[in-house]
Amino acid sequence: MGRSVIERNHLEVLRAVEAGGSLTAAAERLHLTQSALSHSIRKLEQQLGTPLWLREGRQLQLTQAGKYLLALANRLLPQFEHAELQIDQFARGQAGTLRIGMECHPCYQWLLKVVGPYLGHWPTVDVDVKQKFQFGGIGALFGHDIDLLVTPDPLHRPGLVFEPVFDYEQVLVVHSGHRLAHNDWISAQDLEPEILITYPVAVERLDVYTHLLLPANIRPVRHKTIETTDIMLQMVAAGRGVTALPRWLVQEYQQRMSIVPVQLGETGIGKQIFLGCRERDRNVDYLSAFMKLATEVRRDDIALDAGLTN
Amino acid sequence: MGRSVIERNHLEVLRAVEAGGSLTAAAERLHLTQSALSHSIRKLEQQLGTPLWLREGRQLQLTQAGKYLLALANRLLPQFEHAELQIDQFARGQAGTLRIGMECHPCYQWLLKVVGPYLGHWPTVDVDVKQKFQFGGIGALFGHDIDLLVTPDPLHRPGLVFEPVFDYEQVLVVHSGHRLAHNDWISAQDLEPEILITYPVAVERLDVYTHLLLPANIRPVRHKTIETTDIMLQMVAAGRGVTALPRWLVQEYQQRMSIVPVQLGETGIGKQIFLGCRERDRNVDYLSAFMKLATEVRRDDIALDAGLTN
DNA sequence: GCCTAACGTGAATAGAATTCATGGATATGT
DNA sequence: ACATATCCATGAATTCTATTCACGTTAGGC
Repeated sequence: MGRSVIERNHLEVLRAVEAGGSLTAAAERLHLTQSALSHSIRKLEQQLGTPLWLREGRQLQLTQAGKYLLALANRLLPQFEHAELQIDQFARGQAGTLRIGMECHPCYQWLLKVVGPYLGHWPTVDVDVKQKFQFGGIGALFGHDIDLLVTPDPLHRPGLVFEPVFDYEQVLVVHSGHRLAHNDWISAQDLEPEILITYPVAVERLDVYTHLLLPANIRPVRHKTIETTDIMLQMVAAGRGVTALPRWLVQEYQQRMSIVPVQLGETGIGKQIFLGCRERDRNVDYLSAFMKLATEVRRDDIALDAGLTN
Repeated sequence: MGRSVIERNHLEVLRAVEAGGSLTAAAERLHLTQSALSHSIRKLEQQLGTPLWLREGRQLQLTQAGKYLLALANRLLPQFEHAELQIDQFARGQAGTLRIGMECHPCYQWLLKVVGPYLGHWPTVDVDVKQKFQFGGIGALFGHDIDLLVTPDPLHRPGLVFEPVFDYEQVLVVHSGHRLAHNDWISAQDLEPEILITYPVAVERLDVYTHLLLPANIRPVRHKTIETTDIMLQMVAAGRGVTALPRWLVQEYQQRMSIVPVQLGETGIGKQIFLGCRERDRNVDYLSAFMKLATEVRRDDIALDAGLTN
């Protein structure tokens, strides 16, 4: 009969001691006296049958068991905290918060188009967007850090569900006066003398590389990285380099910047964006509604593309 | 300043009420009086600001918030429980338990070869093997249900690390007097009139299908599923069907059963088995030691194969 | 309509967590 | 080397919380 000994409380202590560096500092954080903490720790260590810290002089050093519990704390406490926020929203008559993770930079622009109408249809749901994940998008889904994942790279696994939401073409973006601006398409050789600007992500995640440059074993003379789409395109418009982005995105900026999209490779680079969630959440109404709306916005986009290219 | 309101305790209550069906039954499970539970629930509901159950007559019905918390309980409580077991092992001077998940049936035989020597080298580590996962092997790794995953189907993602541990050939196994026993190799057509025996898993996970039958769009006249390797091979030896297994596995059974391995397809079906773990755990000594040992056992196997085929 | 099985409530109590007051140990500065 | 500040441990006192006990209420079965 293993009675529960580890409480949320204890995890909170582990984390506070780690953050504060000392018992006294941790006590402050937890709005307790140092004495209270000392007692509480001693009791926990007794119940567990092993020390969690080694007292070296007046320094505390985590034992193996302590490190293990600290890892547990860092894993579980955020889930408690998010649950409390979520329940609080339920209590206020809200449906909850939809946490969307993004694994593809330019999708942000597309997401904005979906989120707008969505917030209108679901006034009781909040939306939050996250872009950095410690363990990747899939890990974030499994770890309940996000509820929905926008990614070009789906993964059909038990427990997860992915649905394609829209197709697009990845194109090269050049200044309208650029020597390549009127090419039918761009080869790897064409890119060699160029300054290529991309988001700061691994080369394997950049389609220009995986589809064009790496197969031809060619590198551009210079490769710069920039965080934001706007600045990237300003650089391109100023003739300071070229970049690769979705065609629909370029078309939007084209109206106010002198930039031109050009097909990449002989056949073009076709891409697909997927929306994934945990299978369990599939019947959560406000979540499936987002997926549905996302596929509908895709149709609008296709219509928009047709309008612009005619 | 959102003070902690949800405690492990509360999750325990949620789960017990669900399991027992009533407050009174749950109280019994928790070794408490019904009154205590009632008080505790009322306080929790007050703090959360929303009811967790609707009292319909003398039945309890979970509200949305209640369902949410129940899901949280089912997710977090097992982690608390496992942590307590783990710490208990630390306390006894043990290093912990290595939980190995298996996504490929015949690997079990191979795993036994690794586990034996491993237990010898690491007397302070316990090994546990799990074969069923609610959310697939990857989900089990991310969800900390297992620490190590044996799979033919790796997934290089941030947060996870996979290493190949051995290669093998998937072959058809037939009775030694079988009409196909002396073929150089087996085509999809050859399999059509046969009774095919496999493990009870999805067709997409069976290499005979994905590599041979599905591409040729041919199905065997009959497909039976059997859980255990031994019985499967007994059936084959009795001439009651054919099956597909790793060549090294067949060679072991061949000594005491009249069965024969035959190459599948013109080029044979080459497979690789991977061992995966969470990146964070990479520097856990007893875990990385297992991986190292696993790759060494592979070498022994190759030697063994050479010995048998010469 | 009465009996049973369920949950709720308030006061009493047992038990934990917290504080207060204090002491010992270890770095830090002069 | 000595004073001093910092940090953790301890025991007794206290405050706070969880639990029980005893009773009340309500819904459904016969």
